[in-house]
Amino acid sequence: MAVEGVGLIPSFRAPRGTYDILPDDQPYWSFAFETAAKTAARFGYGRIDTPLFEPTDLFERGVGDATDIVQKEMYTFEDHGGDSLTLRPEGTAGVCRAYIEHGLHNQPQPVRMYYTGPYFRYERPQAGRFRQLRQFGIEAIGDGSPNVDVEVIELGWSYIRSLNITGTTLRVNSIGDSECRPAYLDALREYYRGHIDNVCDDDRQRLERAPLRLLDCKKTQCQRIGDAAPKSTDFLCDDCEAHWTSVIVLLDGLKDTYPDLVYSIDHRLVRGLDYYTRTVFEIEPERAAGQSTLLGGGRYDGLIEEIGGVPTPGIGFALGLDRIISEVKSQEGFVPPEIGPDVVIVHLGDEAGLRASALAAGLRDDGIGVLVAPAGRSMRAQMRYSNSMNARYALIIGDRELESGEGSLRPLQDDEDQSEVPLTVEVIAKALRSG
RNA sequence: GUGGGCGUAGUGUAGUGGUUAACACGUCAGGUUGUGGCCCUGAAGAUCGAGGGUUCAAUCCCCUCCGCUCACCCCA
Repeated sequence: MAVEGVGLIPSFRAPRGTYDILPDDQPYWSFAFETAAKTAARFGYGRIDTPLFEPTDLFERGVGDATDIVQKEMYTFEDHGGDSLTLRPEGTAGVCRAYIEHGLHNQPQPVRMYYTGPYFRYERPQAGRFRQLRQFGIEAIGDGSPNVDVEVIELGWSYIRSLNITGTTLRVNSIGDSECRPAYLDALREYYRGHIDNVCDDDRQRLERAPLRLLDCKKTQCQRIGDAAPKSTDFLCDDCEAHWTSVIVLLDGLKDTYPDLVYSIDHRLVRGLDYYTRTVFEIEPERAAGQSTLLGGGRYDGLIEEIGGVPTPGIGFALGLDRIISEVKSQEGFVPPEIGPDVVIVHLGDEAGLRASALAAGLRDDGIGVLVAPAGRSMRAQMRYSNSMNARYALIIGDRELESGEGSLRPLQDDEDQSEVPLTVEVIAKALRSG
C-alpha cells in the first residue's frame, strides 16, 4: 500500500484491515495461544493446521453461496495453473475437507480438533473487525449427541475464563434442521408479511431470501417485532426437540462448576453461515458494543455431506483472537512479564570490543542470555543501555579485566542476591580465558 | 457498499491567517579520569496527510482526493 513518501520512493504501510504485532505485544498473543493449547488438550482436542487457501468451491458449497462471506468478502484469485483459489474466510470448511480427505471417520468418533491462525475477509474495518483476522476454533466431528454440544460450549467458556476475562454471557438457540426448518421459515415469512410496513427497508428486501436474518436486525423497531416473532424452538421436529431439551439440561449441569455461567435462550440468535443446524451459540463480553461477539459457533450436521463426504454430524466454534486480546488488555487479565538478558557485556577499548562477541558466544552456549552493548559508546552509555534492556548483570571488560583474566560482574537489580548467581566469577573468568 | 468523526516529529498531545511550529515520553550525546536507574544540559527528528483554491500571506479558511477511525451491513 503506497502512500505519499519523500522523493520518488513511496512509503508503505500495512494493508487496510491488517496490523503488525510488534515484539512488545507478542506476550499477549503467546498467552492466548498457550492457554488455548492447554485448554484444548484438557478436553482431548488435537491441533490441526490446514492451508491458508483452499479451492474456491469448498467455501461456496460449505459456507453457502448466498452468504455475505461468499458473495462479497472472499479474497479469490486464479493461480498460474488456472485454478480458482480463495484465502480461507473461516476454519470449519477446511477442517471438514481434511476430515473427509484423510478418512478421519476411521478414527474413534468424534474426532476432536482445534486450530488457530489467520483468516481473511474483505470487509470494511472497524473496532474488532479486520481483513486479516486471527481465530482459535475447535471442531468435534462424528458425534451428534447433545453431550458434545455442551462439551464444545464448556471448552469455549473455560478458555475465556482461563484468560481471566470475566463478565461474559452466553446465548443459545436451536434453529432446527432440514426437516423442521422449512416450516419455521414459512411461519416466519407469514409473520413478517403481517408487519411488512413496520420493518426497515433492508429487512423487507431479505424477507424472502433470508428470513432468519430479520430476527438479527439491530434496529429498535425491528427488534420489537422480532421479539414477538415465532420461535424456532416451537417448530422443532421430534428429534431436534429431544436434542434441544438435552442440551439445556446438560448446560444447567455446568453451573456447579461455573456458577457465573449465565446463559439465555435467545430465539433471535441466528447465524450468518448456511451450514448451521440445531444448536447455535455466542459468547459476548459484558459491555457489548458493535463488533463484540467473542465466540460463535454451532452444530453443522449437513456440512460434511454437502462437501462430498458421507453424512456426518459435527459441531464447533470459532473465537476472534483479535477481540480476545483487546478484551484481555482492557480487563488487565494478563501482565506481560518483565524480560531482559542475564548479562550485557560492557566493553571498553578496541581490544575488549574485539573479544566481546566470542565471550558472548561462550556464555550463550552455556545457556546464558547475553547482549553485547553497542560498540563505540562510553561506559556510562553502555551502562544505561544495560539498564534499559532490563539486564540482571553488566559484565564489564576493559584493560584491567583483560589483564587479570576476570571480568567484573555488576548486579543491576536491587533484589538480586549475588550468591545465587549462576554467573560466578569463575565462570566469567573461564569464559574470558577461553575467549 | 452507506454514513459520522479525525489527520501537527517514532508515540501522545499543544498551538496560531504573518519572521526559526511548542510540550511530554522515547532516541542519541554530555554532566571531566572506567560504573546504570533519579536529576540536569544539549542534539537529532515534522515540506503541520496530498493536491488545488481564497488571501499580500495558510499548518490554521474552502473544495477534492487519500488515509485513519467509529457505526451500519455482516461476522469472530
